[in-house]
Amino acid sequence: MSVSDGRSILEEGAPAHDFFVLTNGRVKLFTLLPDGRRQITAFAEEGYFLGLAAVKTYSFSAEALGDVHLCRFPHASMQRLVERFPNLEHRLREEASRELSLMQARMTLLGRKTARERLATFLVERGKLLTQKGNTGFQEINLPMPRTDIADYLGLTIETISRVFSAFKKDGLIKIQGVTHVKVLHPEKMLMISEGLE
Amino acid sequence: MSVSDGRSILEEGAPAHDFFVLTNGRVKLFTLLPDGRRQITAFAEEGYFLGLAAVKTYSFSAEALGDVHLCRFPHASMQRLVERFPNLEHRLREEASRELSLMQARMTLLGRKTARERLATFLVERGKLLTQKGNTGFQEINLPMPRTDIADYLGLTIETISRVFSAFKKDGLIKIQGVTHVKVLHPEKMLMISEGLE
DNA sequence: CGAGAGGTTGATACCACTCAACGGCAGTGG
DNA sequence: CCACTGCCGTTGAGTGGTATCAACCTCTCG
Repeated sequence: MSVSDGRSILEEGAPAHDFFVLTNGRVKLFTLLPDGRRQITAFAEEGYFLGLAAVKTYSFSAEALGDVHLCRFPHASMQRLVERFPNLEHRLREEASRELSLMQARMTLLGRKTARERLATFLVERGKLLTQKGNTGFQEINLPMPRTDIADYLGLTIETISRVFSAFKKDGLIKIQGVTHVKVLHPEKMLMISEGLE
Repeated sequence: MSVSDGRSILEEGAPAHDFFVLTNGRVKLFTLLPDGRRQITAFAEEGYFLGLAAVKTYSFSAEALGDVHLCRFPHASMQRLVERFPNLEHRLREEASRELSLMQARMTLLGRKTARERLATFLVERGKLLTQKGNTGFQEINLPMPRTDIADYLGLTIETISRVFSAFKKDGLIKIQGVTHVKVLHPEKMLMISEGLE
């Protein structure tokens, strides 16, 4: 199944018929308030399990960030798969557990961290993704999402994001190499800031 | 297993050996920042599964809110149980999914709602708990936790909690009958406020 | 070259935080 | 029985961090 940039994959409140695995590209998950305020709850990458949190209806919306490929599994066929491969159930639970841990950290970010700490946390998080994938250092960071999305992910506004980036730059902590590319010059210090140790 | 008021049940970062089921009483789950800032991620009631999010180490701490009884299942024994009752694995995943949905709503609260909306959401949430248990209406609400805990749950300070309660009272929306007991006079309106529709 | 979207920067406003004083209540000891 | 003490919650005054509103910049695309 293919979805092109900006198109919706699933919608909050709709009956949860399917389960998805992201095979290629990126997706943002979010919930909306009636007046349009948005909270992005996750950026999903390749391999992400979409629709784990599904109870009867989806509890969030998902939208392609760039072009995306995914595998769709209707719940009925999932049930068949689970019967044939009992281990799958365990795998799904494992994935849900991992997700729960991440969410707890994000709740602390949203409830208790300052703008500076939030953005630092975001950069550190993205840096880890890169090291996992075997890139050289810890510091070349890609930001494939627009500022609006970063803001809605961190519970801030685009202006605040922009200002904090500028402040980091002024402090010699980062180098901005185009809107989507940032180099973290002092990863250890960035980590300190992200934990509120300045 | 019994734990008395205020005592720790498990600690963030400790190796996750056990899984718990809350059989009696209440528990607060939370994470801490190095400087002591705290985010309460959940108040757990009877029947709650504690330690679902466990990966290798616990990703949160848990503390008794009042005296508490729980069943402890070492992971090894859980594994045996899962083998004997294959359905249990499914049940665990279900519980994790439910938890994920709740957390998404809470992220929206922490990232995007005002103090007024947060407290209204909290009251509505607690009101639902009561109706589920078959109490008369929708409005008699019990607050077994101190203001400090409510504040750390909603990402606010105790002073703000106190002020918003006072404002609700002045607006004739609630009646405060002692620190731990609140009567919601206009549940529908409280619901509106909680969703930002004033 | 013009238009529009996305991002940055500046000025100002406002909501929630901080700091401080006060009040009520429970537990303690005289 | 009553002061004393400490904890918890409320209320007030002032501050500050982030939002809001607005102008400007930069890049892309037609």
